[in-house]
Amino acid sequence: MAKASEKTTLSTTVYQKLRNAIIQGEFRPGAKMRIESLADSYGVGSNAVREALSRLSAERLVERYEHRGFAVPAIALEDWRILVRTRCWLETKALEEAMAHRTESWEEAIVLALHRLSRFRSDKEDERAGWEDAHRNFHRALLANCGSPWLLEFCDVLADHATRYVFVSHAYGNKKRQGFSEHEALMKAVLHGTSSHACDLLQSHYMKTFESVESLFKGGILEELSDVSN
Amino acid sequence: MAKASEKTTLSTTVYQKLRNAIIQGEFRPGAKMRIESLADSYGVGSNAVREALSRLSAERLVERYEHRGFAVPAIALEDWRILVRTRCWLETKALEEAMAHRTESWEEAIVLALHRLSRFRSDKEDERAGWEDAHRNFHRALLANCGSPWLLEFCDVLADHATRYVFVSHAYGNKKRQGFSEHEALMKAVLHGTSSHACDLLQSHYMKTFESVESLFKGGILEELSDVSN
DNA sequence: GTCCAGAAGATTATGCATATTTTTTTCATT
DNA sequence: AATGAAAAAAATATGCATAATCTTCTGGAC
Repeated sequence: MAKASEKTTLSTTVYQKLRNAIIQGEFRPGAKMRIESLADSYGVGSNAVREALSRLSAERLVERYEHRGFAVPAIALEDWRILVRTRCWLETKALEEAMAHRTESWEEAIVLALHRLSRFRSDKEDERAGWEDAHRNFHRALLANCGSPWLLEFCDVLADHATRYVFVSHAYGNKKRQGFSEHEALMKAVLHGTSSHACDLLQSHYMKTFESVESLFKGGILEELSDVSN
Repeated sequence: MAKASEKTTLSTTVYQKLRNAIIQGEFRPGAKMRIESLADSYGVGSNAVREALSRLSAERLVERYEHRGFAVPAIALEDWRILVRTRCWLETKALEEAMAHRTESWEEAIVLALHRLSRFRSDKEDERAGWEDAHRNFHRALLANCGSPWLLEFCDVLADHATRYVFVSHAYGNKKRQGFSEHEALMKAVLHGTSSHACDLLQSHYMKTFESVESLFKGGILEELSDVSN
């Protein structure tokens, strides 16, 4: 009976659904997002969709074209490179700060997040969504007490975009590696090692993800989704 | 006859106007933003306003309360501290990168931006808006070729919020110092000095701004605008 | 016959007036 | 004072009218 809409507004619901759908690669990069058809498929008025798209455009999860509506952002190898690079910069800084101000509850949250991550296998199709969620939470936990909500949010935005790249490339054949041991090593370094070592591990972790998507670009599989097409 | 609306959409126009107004402290922090009255005063429909507010809420320039509308964010000393700290982190990184990949056109743009800044005096009321603009452009020019549009955008968001704090405190009596020589020294360090020296100058530049606003909080002048009131 | 310019038509975004919830205020009752 | 129902205000949602853009079609020049 009790619907979620008790508290949230229609446009927020649409916003969340669209957001997830985009991040999980359910829309083809570059595709046009027609307001009417979205409104139909979600069973809401066009205004709610417009508002949701407006919000998403502010986080660059959709592109806005004046008088011409909205579109899913295209993907491109160069953008992916810059995205990962920026992410490394910001998360490295955040991790340094977090480690410099460690607290017990922060450490405990990391241990817990890793444990929860261990319940899923990223290579099983039916556990993938759960794994992705737990994975995200683990990385968030590492940075959680960096002392700046701003920095956390920026990292979150970048992570969202990175997740989209991974999902899209996955949809086009990239089998994700099972990276549990990597995360375990990362946690140990964060809890017991030096800050610079932990940051190195974090960076190389992201570089592996970078390369696995990069190889798909080089293989030409993602080419059709690049900027030119739409 | 040729209006600006030839190209842009109504909601974008409202978005820009609201954005400027908020940043320049024309709305009292914590104040409620009634959609109807905004629509009236801008002479547009409520839809345009709603869409504009939605976009602004994504960059945290307005706060969104489900079913209860929007409000200007409150200000608080602790938030100001974290804002400046985060800004130092990000701009420092951006400046390092920019200096590591210096180009002639980048250097020229900085020289030009400083020259333009020199035309205004921040302590003259009628030049203040122009100064603020030129000042912003100068700092942007320093970071411009850091190699990451993401990082630039994040720095921009933080700068917008910082500007609001400065404007608000200015409206409540803080006489802005005339910082031209500071900027000149900064430019010289960026063009000819080491990266770490330039970053030091940048940081202390921001710290001075931090302290000048901080003193107003300590003096209690901004207290009424803090979180509690609304 | 091919190519391009321009106009009619279709499609889509935008803006507005109106209706529906939801929240907030008011005010009588306990 | 505290509670709660009714009224007022405000935010949210919808549907329609308008304006802009995109497509398709036509006709002429080469």
